[in-house]
Amino acid sequence: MTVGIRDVARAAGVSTATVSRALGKGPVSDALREQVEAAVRATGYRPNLSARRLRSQSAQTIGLIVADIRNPFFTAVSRAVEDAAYQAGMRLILCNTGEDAEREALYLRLMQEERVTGVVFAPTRRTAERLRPEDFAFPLVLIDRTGPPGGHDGVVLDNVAAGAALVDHLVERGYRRIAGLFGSTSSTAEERRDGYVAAMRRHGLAPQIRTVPPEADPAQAEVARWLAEPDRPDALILSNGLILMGAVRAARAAGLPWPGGIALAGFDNEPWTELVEPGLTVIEQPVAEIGAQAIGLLFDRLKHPGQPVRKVVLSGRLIARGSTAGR
Amino acid sequence: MTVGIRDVARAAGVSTATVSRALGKGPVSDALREQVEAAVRATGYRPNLSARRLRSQSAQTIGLIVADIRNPFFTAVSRAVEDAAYQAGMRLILCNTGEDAEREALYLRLMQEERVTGVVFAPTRRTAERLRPEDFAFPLVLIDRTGPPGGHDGVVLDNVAAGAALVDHLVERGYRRIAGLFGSTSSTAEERRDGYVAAMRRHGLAPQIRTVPPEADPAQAEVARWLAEPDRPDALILSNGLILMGAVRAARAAGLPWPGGIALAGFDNEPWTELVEPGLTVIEQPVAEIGAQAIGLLFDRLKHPGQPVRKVVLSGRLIARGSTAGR
DNA sequence: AAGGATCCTGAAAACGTTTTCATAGGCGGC
DNA sequence: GCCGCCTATGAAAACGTTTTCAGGATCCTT
Repeated sequence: MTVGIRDVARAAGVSTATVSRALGKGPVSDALREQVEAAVRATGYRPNLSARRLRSQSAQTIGLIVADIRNPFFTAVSRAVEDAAYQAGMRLILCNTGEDAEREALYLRLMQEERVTGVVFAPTRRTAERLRPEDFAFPLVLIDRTGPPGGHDGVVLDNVAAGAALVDHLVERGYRRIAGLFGSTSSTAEERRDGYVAAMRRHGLAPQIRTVPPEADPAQAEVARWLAEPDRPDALILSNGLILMGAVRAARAAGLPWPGGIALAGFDNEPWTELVEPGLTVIEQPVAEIGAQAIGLLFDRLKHPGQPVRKVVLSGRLIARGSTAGR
Repeated sequence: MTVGIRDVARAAGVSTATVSRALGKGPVSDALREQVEAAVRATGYRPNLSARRLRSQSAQTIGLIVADIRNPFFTAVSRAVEDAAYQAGMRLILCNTGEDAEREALYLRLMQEERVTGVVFAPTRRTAERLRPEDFAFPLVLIDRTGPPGGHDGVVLDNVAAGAALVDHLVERGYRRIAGLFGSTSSTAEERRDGYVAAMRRHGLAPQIRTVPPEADPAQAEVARWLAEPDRPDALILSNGLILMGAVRAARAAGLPWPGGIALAGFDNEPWTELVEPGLTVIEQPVAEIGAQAIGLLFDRLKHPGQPVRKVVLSGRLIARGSTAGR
């Protein structure tokens, strides 16, 4: 039926141990190695990874659990993670949770059952809080979102500074009634909100905050409502790319051009933010760097399990475009 | 160390066979089933999937191999595939080839070694041509791209019709110098080009064709060059979303507004195509349907291995926006 | 009441590898 | 020339499950 290592061994006239060693890194004479390789070609042998993993107790696999791969931030990060992982000869399992705590738990359990080498995870706030290192047999690196201090290694943006930077930018351009719409499920959105609030206070301005599920449609609905109110803000800060898109749609629908009708500033420098005339002001996240750092932390942790927990904080970059040109 | 099924068996006072049956679907008395469940909770047992797959010879896993997850078409399709797969209790392995034949071969080999249940694959033209069903122990369903007739099940867009529809639309709006820029790696782009050429001939117009790697940057460069030529076209058809984005950038950079300076029409109804004023005319692909159909074909094939090869052809939908409003 | 059928359970084999352990052979040092 | 060491190889154990096989209990039928 299916050709196994025994068939190769028989074809090569050696033992299965020799075949295994010839294909791996064991010590085998050149003559036998060639015999084995010929036999592999002749039989069309493909090793069974399940058997290999079972016996060697090493999955050579890392798991990546994100909220939604359709969010360009996560697709970009996941490409970086994937590239780094395959570079290191590891396979990748990618999972989407849709910001749902139940599915997060499901996938974490799956990772345990797969006996993965490590996991990179962007948890919801709720899950992040109850994440205990001792529950996992593998290193867990958090990205984008953060957990309680000292829990897991992680790489995040300096969200507080980024939130404040947007406020400073808008104030400098002459806006005063600056409101913020933030995602409801992540610690990231909370931090951006904190930065927004602190900066507003510093400027002696009154923060105005609302919260939505971090998707385009709910954001659009909320912004539409907001813009219809009598004392609507004249500038809006949006806590991620999907919410920003919702806001753009709502502003269009309300017939409010930017920057005159409403100023918009958000997160994630996605390609389209530049194409929407006259361009959207955003904080760009170093997505490739985030992915690469996450894998780096993971491998470091594997090598030095006892090492103290590390958190890498990266800075965003403000890209000023027409949407905040001034009033 | 790590808790196995034997530990659970010992804790529950039963045999490992009973534990296995209690956790699976075997016949076990209610009393023992509860004992086992209690023991599982007490020990924190997690089954080892490698062992399970090895013994049961069933991976319950499907592979998804696409060109680039950053292409929104593929992210949308992959979400649909993932949802359908998990619905059916299957895990998903996602791989990016970057349109590289070598990596395609690598991942196909990986799928064999994983002994996956089935694979959904968007191959490059080159790989599609040499894809032979007898080389694979699992069903292979092609999406977006198609192989030689009779080879594998597949689900594709009616690309010829879609390419022609764009021409018809542009002609109707008064354009005559209609050119086409197509991806160089997929059969899909070829079919769209064929549709374009046929429709142009039908209208008595001369086709103008160029080809680029299906990414934004090469497309932008090519379009920039094209638009700088003396007898530049007055309408451009772009064979996918990334190429369309490159063309948009190039048109912007050249100071050519649409639809006056240059008319643009492309594929993939991505959110941003609506936001780029006055909107881009596109052929919308039924992405969710494509993913769902692919999984459907896969399961059908598993159930009826001898069944004749099926190809599902779905229709695109023309969404006319401002970019082709007429001259 | 006996016989068979049905159901639940445990012992042990099996899945396809890698790894351990033992051995044979070659080689250098005394 | 013998002894010990090192290297390449093979036999067999081990990885953690599921599944087969067989046995014993229970139940129904006659």
